[in-house]
Amino acid sequence: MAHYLEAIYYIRAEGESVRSARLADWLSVSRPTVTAALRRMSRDGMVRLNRRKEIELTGRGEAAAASIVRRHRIVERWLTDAMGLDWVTADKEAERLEHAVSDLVAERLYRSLGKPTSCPHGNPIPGYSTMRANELRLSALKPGETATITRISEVAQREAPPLLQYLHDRGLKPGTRITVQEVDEIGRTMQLQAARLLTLSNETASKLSVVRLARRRPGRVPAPR
Amino acid sequence: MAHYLEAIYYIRAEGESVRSARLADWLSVSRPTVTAALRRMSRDGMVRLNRRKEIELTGRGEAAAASIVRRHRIVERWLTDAMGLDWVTADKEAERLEHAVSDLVAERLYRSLGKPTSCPHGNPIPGYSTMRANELRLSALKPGETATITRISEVAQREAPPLLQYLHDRGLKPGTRITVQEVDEIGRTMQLQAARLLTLSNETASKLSVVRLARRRPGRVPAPR
DNA sequence: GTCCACGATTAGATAACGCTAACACACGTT
DNA sequence: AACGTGTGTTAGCGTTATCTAATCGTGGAC
Repeated sequence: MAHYLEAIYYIRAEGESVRSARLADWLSVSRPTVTAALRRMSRDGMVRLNRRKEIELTGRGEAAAASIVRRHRIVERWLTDAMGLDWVTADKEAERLEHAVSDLVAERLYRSLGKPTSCPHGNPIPGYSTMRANELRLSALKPGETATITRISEVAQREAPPLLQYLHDRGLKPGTRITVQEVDEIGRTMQLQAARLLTLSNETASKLSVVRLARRRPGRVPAPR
Repeated sequence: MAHYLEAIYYIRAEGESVRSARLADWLSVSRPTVTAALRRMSRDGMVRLNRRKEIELTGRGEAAAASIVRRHRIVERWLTDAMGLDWVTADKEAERLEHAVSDLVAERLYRSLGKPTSCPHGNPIPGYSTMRANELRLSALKPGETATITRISEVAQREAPPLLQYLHDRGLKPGTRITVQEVDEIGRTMQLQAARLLTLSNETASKLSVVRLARRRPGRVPAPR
């Protein structure tokens, strides 16, 4: 059941309408299985279906989902920062650990890691941090614009684990500064300058969120504070 | 299934014959449930029953059981030493975590904790350390004998969680030196000198393992090496 | 030698999860 | 208006894991 709550949380965070079929895709499970799970979950007061059959979290469901996601992201941070695991392995391990780590242990872990503000991919930790307001998709940038990568969509982690590796290999992680060189509307790719010059498909670029950097104004230093 | 393997491992470590009914007691589960679980486990080649219906671990079962116990004890060490949890809470949390922590993560954890030689209660970590050869039960000591506590039986943790608290409160943990003052054969208690003067029931004392200390010989310092 | 008690098993349920096959529905295009 | 694509539900199964109630078997006590 925790898996379902987690998936609902992620799908909703992507801004999509949470429907049964979408859940089945996300969890790689058949649709009847989702129907049955939803029945149990609504019996237990975790979710509710609106007229349009969209899935909504109740108060309890919301809290439970946030707790799971929080635990997942804290554990992920721990696995990469303290245990030295790579992104892909950390995500796989966190998938299991998130269900076994209590809120108490997660809290201790969170503190011992120095209260990080996000998971290794830049996603906020529910209850401790929130999404940046001025984020936009990397794919929405225009040539010449410079930005800092803030996070990698949770979709990448579920639908295309190898993509995580791909991004990591290219140094495309939260904090990396990139400048868009060229946008190819026909081929649906964009070229950008990071540590190296890279070409990303539009699809891949849409999985990355960024904040635009103000254009440098020569002779003017940003005021402190 | 992991629960069963773990329990078999512990019961065997206590030197008792591992039987279906004993497992049911240990796991607080009905006997038919154990029968069914054993059928599945022997189908999967993890255990085998001898003519006397005693349960034996196969090679694979042995490895799986050792892995679980190892993970449990490493996690317990982590929870007490790094996360600051008390014994009782740590044991409860470890019960869940042992099934979610992979051997890889356990290994990393083990190293980051400085390769501890035992769990917080003094029990050896399978694969990394073994039991001391000259251990005996505290209850076997005679008046005047001095010894160091080496470990607290796993039985205490399963059958009487409050006992862990009790022992911890009295400073009775691995490394503590105690001297037996008096043994009351009738009342089945013993009095011993630790940080304070304590009286333990024989039953409780049998849950503690110790190594006898050589009697001090005045004017003679133990040779190095 | 008989019998009883306890250990183990069978029988029959329930609940959570998961599957496939088949049907029902509903919206948007032709 | 008919159709088709995609969404959701029913029906019917299988597995793990648990339970209670009842039965089977065996070894030790008397």
